[in-house]
Amino acid sequence: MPWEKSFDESDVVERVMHLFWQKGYSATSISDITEATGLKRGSLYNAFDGKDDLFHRSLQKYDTEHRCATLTQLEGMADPVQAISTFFSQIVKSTLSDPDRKGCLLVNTSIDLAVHDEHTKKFVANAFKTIAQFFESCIRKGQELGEIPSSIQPRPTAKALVSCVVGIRVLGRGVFGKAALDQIADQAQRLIQ
Amino acid sequence: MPWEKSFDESDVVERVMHLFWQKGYSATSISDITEATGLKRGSLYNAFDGKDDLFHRSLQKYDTEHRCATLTQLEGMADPVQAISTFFSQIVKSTLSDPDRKGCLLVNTSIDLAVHDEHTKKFVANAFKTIAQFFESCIRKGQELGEIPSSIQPRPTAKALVSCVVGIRVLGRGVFGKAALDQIADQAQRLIQ
DNA sequence: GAAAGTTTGGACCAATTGGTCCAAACAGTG
DNA sequence: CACTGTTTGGACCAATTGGTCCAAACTTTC
Repeated sequence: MPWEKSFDESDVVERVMHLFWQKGYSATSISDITEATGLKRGSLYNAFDGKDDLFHRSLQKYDTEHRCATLTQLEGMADPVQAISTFFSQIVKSTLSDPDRKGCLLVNTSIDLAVHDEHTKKFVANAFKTIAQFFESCIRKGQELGEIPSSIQPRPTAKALVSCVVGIRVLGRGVFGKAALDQIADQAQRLIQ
Repeated sequence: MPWEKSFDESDVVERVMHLFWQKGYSATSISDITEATGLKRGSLYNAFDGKDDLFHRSLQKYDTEHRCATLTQLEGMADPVQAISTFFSQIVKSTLSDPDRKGCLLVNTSIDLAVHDEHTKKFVANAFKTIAQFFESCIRKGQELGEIPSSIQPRPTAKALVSCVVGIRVLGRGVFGKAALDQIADQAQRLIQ
C-alpha cells in the first residue's frame, strides 16, 4: 500500500547541513534547500517539519559524525599527549582541506545563537563541554603517566585548549592561512608542557 | 537654503551596529533598522546607500572605537607583559558585562564572511593581523626587558594569543560562564612564561 | 487489475524582504 | 515673505521569504 520515498532522508540532511554550515541559518532559504537537494517543497515539508527541523537535524548529524566520531576515535588512543596532538592536527587539516572553508558548524552556530532556541543553545554548550572533558581527561592521564607536569591544572588548561580550537576554526574561515594555523596548533600544545 | 538633518549620522550607525553585532547581517532587516533608529525609510536611504553600506560603516565604527581604541591605549603601557594581561582581562570583562553577550563584531563577522564581499574579508583579516602584531611587539619588548623567556617564539605565540582571544569571544556568547573565561585568560598567558 | 494510501510536483498563500519614489514639511537666504 | 533646495514620512514596488494545499502519479497489496 505505501510507496517508498524516492530519496534518502539522510542524504538530504547531509546536503542541507552543508548549506547551513557554509552560509548560516538566516542566509539559507528554503529555495536554496530545494535547489541543493532537488526536492520539491511538497516532498520536503512532507518529510520534515520545516527549516528549524532541518537545522536541528543538521546540527545533530554534524555533532554525531564529526565531534562524536573524532572524540571516540581519539579516546581509543593509548598516549593521551598524542591524542591531543592528533586532535589539533586533525582540526587544522580538516579546516584547510575544505575548499569552502566552512569551519565547524558548532562554532559557527554558537555565534548565531541569537536566532536559535534554548534547546540549540544547550546542545551547542554541551558539545563544547564534552570536548573540554576530553581534554581534561587526557591531561589527567598524561599526568599519571608522567608525560605532563603535575603543575598543570587539568580543568582550566582543558578549557584553554578548547578556546584555541575554536580560534583555529574561526580564523581558519578566511583570516589566517595554513602556516598560521599550524603555528597556533603547535603553540597550544605548549600549554601541557 | 539647505536644511539640517534632524538626526546624527553617527548615532544612527551606533544603533545599527548593535543590531548587526547581536543578530548578524542576514538576520537584521531594514525594518529592524528603521524601528531601532526611529528613522523612516526615506531618511535612511537618503543618508546611506543601503544595508551593505550601513554594515560597512558599522564594522568601521566598531573597529575604530573598539579594536583601535583598545590597542592604542595598551600600546601606551610601559610594561608589555602587563599590557597583554590587561588586554585579556578587558576582553573577558567586556564580554561578560554585555547583557546581550554580543561578543566581538569582528569575530562574529569573520564567521559570516560567506555573505560578505572581498573588501569586508580583507578588512576583517587586517584587523586580526593588527592584533597579532600588537601581541608580537609586546612579546619582543618583554624579551628585551627580560620579562619573557627568549625561548618563546614571538610570532607564533602572538597568533596563539589571538586564537585564545577569539575563543573567549565565541565561547563567551553563551557556552561558557565567567569562571571558564577567566581560566582561559589565565592559561593563555602561560604561553608567554 | 482494482483498490489503497503515500509521495510528488508545483500552484498558491500571506508576510516580509531590500529598495524606490515623491509630495509635503521645513529652515535658511535674499 | 516668497524662493530654494534638502529632509522627511510613508505609500508603493517587485522579489523573495517560509509555509500550505491538493490533484495527479505511483507502488504495493489484495
